[in-house]
Amino acid sequence: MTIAPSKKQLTHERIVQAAAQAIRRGGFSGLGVADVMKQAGLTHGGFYAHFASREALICEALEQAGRDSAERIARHAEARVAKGVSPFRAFVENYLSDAHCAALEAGCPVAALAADMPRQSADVSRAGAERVRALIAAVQRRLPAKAERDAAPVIAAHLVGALQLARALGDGADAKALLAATRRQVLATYDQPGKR
Amino acid sequence: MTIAPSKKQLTHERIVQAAAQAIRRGGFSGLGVADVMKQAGLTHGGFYAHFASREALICEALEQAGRDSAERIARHAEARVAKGVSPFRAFVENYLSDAHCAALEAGCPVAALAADMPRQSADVSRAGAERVRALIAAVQRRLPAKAERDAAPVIAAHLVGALQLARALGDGADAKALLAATRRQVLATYDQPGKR
DNA sequence: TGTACATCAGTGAACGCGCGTTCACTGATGTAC
DNA sequence: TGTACATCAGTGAACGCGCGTTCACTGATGTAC
Repeated sequence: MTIAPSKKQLTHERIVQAAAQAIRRGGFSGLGVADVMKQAGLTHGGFYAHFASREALICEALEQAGRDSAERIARHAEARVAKGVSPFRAFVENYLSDAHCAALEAGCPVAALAADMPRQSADVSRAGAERVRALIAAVQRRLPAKAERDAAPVIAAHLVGALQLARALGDGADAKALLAATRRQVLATYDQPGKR
Repeated sequence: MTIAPSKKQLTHERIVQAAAQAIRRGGFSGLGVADVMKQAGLTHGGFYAHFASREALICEALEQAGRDSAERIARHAEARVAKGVSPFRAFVENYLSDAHCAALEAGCPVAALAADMPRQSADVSRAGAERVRALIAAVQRRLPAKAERDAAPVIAAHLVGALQLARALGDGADAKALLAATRRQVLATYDQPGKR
């Protein structure tokens, strides 16, 4: 029952999709209007028929990136859950995987952009905060029932921090060790409490 | 026995100090040569008598910011340690304090800049990775002896992630709750293991 | 001690490039009759 | 069914601003004699 999107809507979505990748790859300041339009197969002049400003695009791109990443993780986790792994474990192992660490432009926008969010304009900051809350909610949804009330934000912070430090360390052994150790720590504490 | 620095050296340090603040406040892309020079009480033209390029300044600024932040935390923690608080607890409580969260431009450069580090030029990325390693070492130094081998990077990731998410959430109750809950979690796990 | 000169940190104007934004125009699509 | 016209998504040239970088110059400091 979804209404067939118009050609313009399809173009719009193509631009947002290109921007959602670009912003994670290059950061807020790395997103260029002309670049994104080119990536979407268009020329830069048409941009303002779709968006009021570069900032408006960034807001939509953040949302799109959040949806992308959430779906991607959910899809990867599904198979593991089917095999009897807990949803929480599947989520954490995916989020802290070497693949997610390497896939910056397709990964979690919070991990890619968090530090710069409070530096953006009010609208963009708000869109960023929304992504943070969505990530916390995604953790919350998978959290074992027995977990403490305020565990979800604490875990989200750990996931984001680990991914960022791993990326900042480069793709050496230190980075992979950090991810592995964080996986172990988080799962030991929340997925099998007591077992460390 | 320190040699008196020349007037030029003092100016150089003043510029680096201004840059160390500016880069944490505005991010890598927010650091402007003219702004920094003005902040240091100079005009922009003289910049290249002190630095080969904007990037060279950024590398020095990262180092300076790291030193600043480490000293600041050490200074604040000292008093608490004198009262019998463990060095680890004093460090964590300071790092995850509301004050540190609010003091972006005087705080930890890793928390302020981590996500953008891998997007910078090779030299700047390297300087960034160095700051990450320094932070991990600072945690390691305070870690109770009985802690696991690879705990320091895991804890550093948690500290950085919590500060970033708190800042991205804005200065509401959610942010403070996240910091408080992360303090509790980290300290319960590493400072008084078993006690949760 | 005093004078002339060299050095050099810092000035301020100018250059050039990247990039967000604007705008007159085009050409395809679809509706009215 | 066919023709004329209106609509509008997209084009590409141009504008203007910010900013890193360059460069000829200045004026203070300090050294040589």
